[in-house]
Amino acid sequence: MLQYSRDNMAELLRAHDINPTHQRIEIAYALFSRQEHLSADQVMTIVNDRHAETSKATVYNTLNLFLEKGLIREVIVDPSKVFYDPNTGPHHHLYEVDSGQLTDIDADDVRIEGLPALPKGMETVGIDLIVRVKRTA
Amino acid sequence: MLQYSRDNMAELLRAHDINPTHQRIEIAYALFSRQEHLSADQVMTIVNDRHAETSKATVYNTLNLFLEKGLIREVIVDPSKVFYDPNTGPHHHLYEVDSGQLTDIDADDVRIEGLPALPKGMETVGIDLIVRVKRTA
DNA sequence: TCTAGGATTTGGACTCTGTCTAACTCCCGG
DNA sequence: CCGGGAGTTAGACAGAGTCCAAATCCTAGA
Repeated sequence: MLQYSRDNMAELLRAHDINPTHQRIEIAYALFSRQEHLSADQVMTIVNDRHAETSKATVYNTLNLFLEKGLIREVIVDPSKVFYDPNTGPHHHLYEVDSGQLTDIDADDVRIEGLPALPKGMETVGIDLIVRVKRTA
Repeated sequence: MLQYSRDNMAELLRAHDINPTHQRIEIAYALFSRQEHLSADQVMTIVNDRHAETSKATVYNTLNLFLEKGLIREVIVDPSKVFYDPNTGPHHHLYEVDSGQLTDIDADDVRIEGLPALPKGMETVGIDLIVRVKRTA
């Protein structure tokens, strides 16, 4: 997908079993066109900046729907700082504590070894690795 | 420290540059005597169960103070599910999504390799690795 | 022992995210 | 054109955590 358009988004949504409504397309477009980590609040601001008028409830409904369907990923860096990440490929995160800046760490080079076997009847949902950094004093 | 007593706690606090008041001792004792991950709310319940009467504000103040001073560690598994962990040694966490159960993963065997060099003027505050699991369907 | 002052605690109001609900709108198949 | 299910909405609500000004608790010095 070279260029992100609203038409692309509709396809993408359908491919993930999501009925592409106006609001959903706008929200998907907001996330995917910028390849950034956005908070629910930021999504709402962006989507409503043009004219679309999407309610808070819909933003939350939609983000949770996208999560369920595996379209986006949730990054929890702080209670009350949850980001939604359009990049679902394997990668980790670097969190700059003071500024709140969140950047990706490509997972290709990172190896996590020696994790113990899971208890019987359990399966991994996801592995979240967050490196917290700050500016040296 | 073989046995956790309130006297021990006072020492521990002083060793971390914290003025050991009644409330702080009770809160430290709650966390360290059970070696468990507790939420702020659980701490409050435990501390007030005997008689101590400690206010919500104090519980939060104190937990944050302990955090700053490196006495305890914060584990954020979910927005609105923050745990405080008296174990500050190197270890990771296993989070059972459905039950909310949080258990330690000893870090001795776990190796995380290939993390990129930090940007200049940055230092690592901490590395949080959370493995999310669920019961297989 | 008494006292002043800084440190700590407190209740309660407040904020911030996110959820819930019941009504409303949209859109599609017949 | 109509009926009905899916989706959206405003606004009330909930829970976690913060803030603030007042009250309380030490403790060092007189």
